[in-house]
Amino acid sequence: MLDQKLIREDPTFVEKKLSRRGKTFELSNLHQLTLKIKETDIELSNLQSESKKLSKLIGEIYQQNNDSAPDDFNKMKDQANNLKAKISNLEIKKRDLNKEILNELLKLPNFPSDKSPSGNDESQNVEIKKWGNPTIVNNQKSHWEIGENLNLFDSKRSSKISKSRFITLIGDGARLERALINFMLDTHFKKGYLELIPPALVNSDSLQGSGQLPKFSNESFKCSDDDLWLSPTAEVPLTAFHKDEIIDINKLPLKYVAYSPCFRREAGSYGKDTKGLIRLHQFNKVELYWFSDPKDSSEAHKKLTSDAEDILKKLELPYRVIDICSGDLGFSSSRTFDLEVWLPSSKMYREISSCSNCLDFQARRSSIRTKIDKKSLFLHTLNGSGLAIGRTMAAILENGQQKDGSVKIPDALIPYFGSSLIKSN
RNA sequence: GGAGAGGUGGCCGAGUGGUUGAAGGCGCAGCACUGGAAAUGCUGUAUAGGGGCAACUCUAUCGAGGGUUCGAAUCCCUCUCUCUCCGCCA
Repeated sequence: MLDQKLIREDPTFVEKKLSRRGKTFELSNLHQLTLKIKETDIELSNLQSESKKLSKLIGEIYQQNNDSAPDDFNKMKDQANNLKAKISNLEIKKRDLNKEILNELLKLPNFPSDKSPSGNDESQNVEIKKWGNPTIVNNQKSHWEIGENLNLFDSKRSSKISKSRFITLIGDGARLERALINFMLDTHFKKGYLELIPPALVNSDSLQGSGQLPKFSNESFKCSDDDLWLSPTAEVPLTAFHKDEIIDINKLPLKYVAYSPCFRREAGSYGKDTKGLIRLHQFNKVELYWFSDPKDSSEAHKKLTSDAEDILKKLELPYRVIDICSGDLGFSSSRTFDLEVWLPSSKMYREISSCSNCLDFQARRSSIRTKIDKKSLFLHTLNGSGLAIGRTMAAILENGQQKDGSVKIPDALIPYFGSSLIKSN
């Protein structure tokens, strides 16, 4: 959420900042509302102050048991009642204005960072780094072909259980998934991350706090009988973990690593990536999350990204880093580095992690603060996958495939998986 | 799901209608004392939004919302969360 005060004081500046997203944001209505609520608020406090004084006066007279002037007494009561009516009206007005403002405010995305490259869509994202040697081999099989051949997962039966875009992992496939989760958690744990396993169901407040609501309600699954949703990413419960808290500046940064299943409706992606492990309604993910001192968040962003990269390096998967341009940034993010892993079968890089610095955007929505010199301010939040498990498995299957149809397991993963090769049996 | 108990400041805990934003304690910070520390003493210590260059000041907030009243942490209603017992269950 953007700062209401900033919109009130300099709407043009805010519009200009937002316009880098490649759209025009018309804030004059919101601006008027913020002026109006301030005016209302001042009037309201004045009346409240008056009413409070009067009540105290009445109280004093009452306690002295001074019955000598009942007329004055009643006159004062009338006056107080009069004030009360005015106050009540203003309170309603203020509440309505507040609702309207919040409504608009919650729909505004974060400012793109000045450091984010300018651009309107993903074609203008900038590659800033490449690691490893992307291989192109003849007769390259897709990971879903490999998976089918080796009986690692079954998507047909899964659609019987649920619907399309669900997967059942089988045998070595299931074991590989588990090995990857443990490998990633251990690796991050050793770097000082605190491990969390958060709830998979989250309430509307939590989704609003991290930016999924109110704008993107059609992207998550909702439980019909409760105010609960299936979490689309651990970013949601991790943000909400410290909701309404003031965190000691000396304890920052807080670094969390969380394993969680993620659920996404993938509305609007019909026909895209219908096969394999790339785009599922349910997938596993290990998420990195930092609560940072505002002045350190840029550094933290680099660190978090490199911690996610480290998983790809250890797994010997070729990847590149993309600096997302201003027009392609996610709603809550001010700057994002995507990690894209090489998938030989499609001869392209696919997103496997998205590392974002949200600045104080989520912290303001979730009211998470810290204190510097007795002044409280919103801290900064950062998140990134470290990594998406299903896509990592896809990358391992494709990059590790051998001529005989077996798959080589990266050395770092062998202790977790238990063998160096997946072959048909 | 049934029955009961309860949600007060960073924490514990008092407070059943009138200067209560809230006693007391703990914790924390500063100062004094000390060679240094402990102990002790004094002072300070919520959040948000207004006004003021500032000292300061106004308003709101005792789980949330509504009601009664000139006045509510305190009374009434609704919701919510936590705890205990029973039932059920991994």
